[in-house]
Amino acid sequence: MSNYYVTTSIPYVNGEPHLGHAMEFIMADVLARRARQQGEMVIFSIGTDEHGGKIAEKAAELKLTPKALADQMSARFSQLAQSLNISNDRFIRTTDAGHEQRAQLIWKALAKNIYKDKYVGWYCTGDEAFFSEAEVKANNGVCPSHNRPYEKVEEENCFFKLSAYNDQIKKAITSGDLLILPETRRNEILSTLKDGLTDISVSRPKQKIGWGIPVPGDPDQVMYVWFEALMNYITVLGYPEHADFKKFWPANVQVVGKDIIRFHAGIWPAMLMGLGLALPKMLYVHGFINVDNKKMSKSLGNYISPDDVIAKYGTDAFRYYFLRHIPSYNDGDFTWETFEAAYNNELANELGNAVQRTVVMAQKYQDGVIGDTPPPEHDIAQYEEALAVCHFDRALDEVWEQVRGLNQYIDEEKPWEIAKQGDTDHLREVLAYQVGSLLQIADLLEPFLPDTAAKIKAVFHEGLITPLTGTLFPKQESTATPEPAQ
RNA sequence: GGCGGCGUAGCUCAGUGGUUAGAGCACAGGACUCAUAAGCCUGGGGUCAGUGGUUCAAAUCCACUCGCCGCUACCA
Repeated sequence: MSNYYVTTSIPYVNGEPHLGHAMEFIMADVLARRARQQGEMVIFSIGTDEHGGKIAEKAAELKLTPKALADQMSARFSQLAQSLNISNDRFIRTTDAGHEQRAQLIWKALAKNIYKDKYVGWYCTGDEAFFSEAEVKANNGVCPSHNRPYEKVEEENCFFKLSAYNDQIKKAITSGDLLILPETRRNEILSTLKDGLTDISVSRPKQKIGWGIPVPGDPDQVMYVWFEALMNYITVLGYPEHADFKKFWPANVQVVGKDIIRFHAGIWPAMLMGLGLALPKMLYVHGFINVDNKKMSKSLGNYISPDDVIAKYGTDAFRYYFLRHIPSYNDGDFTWETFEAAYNNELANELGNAVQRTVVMAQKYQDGVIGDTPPPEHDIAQYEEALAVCHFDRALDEVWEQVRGLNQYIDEEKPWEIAKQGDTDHLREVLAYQVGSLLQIADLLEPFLPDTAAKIKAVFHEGLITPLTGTLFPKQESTATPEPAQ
């Protein structure tokens, strides 16, 4: 039995949870549940990133303290995790006292890599990031994504010697010590490493941005929010002294979105190297979710909240769609039409109905008694290979091969005819095979659709049918506009 | 501008040199009836972006062209 540590990135609490956050939670949850199923000791951590000028600013607008706003928003993410049935063991907030204290320890441990310098540059609070002179000029001094002027910043900042680690990071990625998936993301980061990383500002003057963790020994500075947020992956384990940290670091997989790959494949590894710690074994980078093939946004009017979908179709259907129908290695698209098609065809008709017809036949022909079921016989190598590289979509394709296979088996064997012929031994054999097959499917489904897997297992528990109340996935009426009557 | 990726059936995609190019969805037809009017079977449908080349053989390798996307740098 070994230890397994998986993390998501921690969402910044300046906005509501959206489909992308939900998908990231779910993907990491599959990895965590699979590892537990394999008997590993697992820590699965999620959380929220809560400091920085943007939060302070927004809180002021709402006449709240930054902490009050962060409390509210953090709770929203926590609720989302609950409604998605996420099995996280930890939920770290960067405003937790433990994180704040440990972040300061990390800072001190990195002190030899940090120096103070005067910084002149352009800053956008919307991005919490600096921009080059050229870029500012190109945009006529206004940040296009936030429609606000860049602030000219001239101040003393602490700098982290990121440049010193460029070659070491490149080597770690090239050698596969830090495996980045998918490969196109790996290539992307390698190409930026070719150009060389520059040192980064990792603090802000306290008088300008008060909402942050104080820099130890420098009362005028607070830590730059990104720098401090990355530390959550080890503070949550109790860096440096806690047994969990010693047992579970380095992480097996860190799940992040493609927009923050540079932080996780550049700055974060450098920080770890500066601390003398191992790098995570794998960085899995997922894509973005569009809605109706367009970027989702409230202004475009195509905003869909995870709650809308869960409310109508349930948690497992939500998980299913985002794991199978959003490509694991690419951007994906959400439309109600494709969601409904996946729900009705695959979950209700193929899987749900396979369970239902098996249950009904067992009741009708054998009074609900199944008896011993044959052990699993399907090869799951492809499923395992897919999961090992976070190809959630393909892993589910493999499961559905078995679901289809089962339906074909039933149609070939025609248990209803066997029943008419009165061949009770053969009938018992066929139905037991169906049940055995469904139980294996339930096993494979457990990391993806935990609730559904549990229901299937409960129905056939101990070789006796305990029918569900209702069906696994009741057929849903389409939300599409019906054709007008002729 | 540099680097990288993509362009295959109406749609989403698999297929990286070797028989008539595949899957799912959608569409059409058929046989059945245990089941959530579900499931199963069969079928139509492709100049594999284009042009040229390498090869006994190219969706697959090379060059160029067109179109789309990502990362990154820059011109005043």
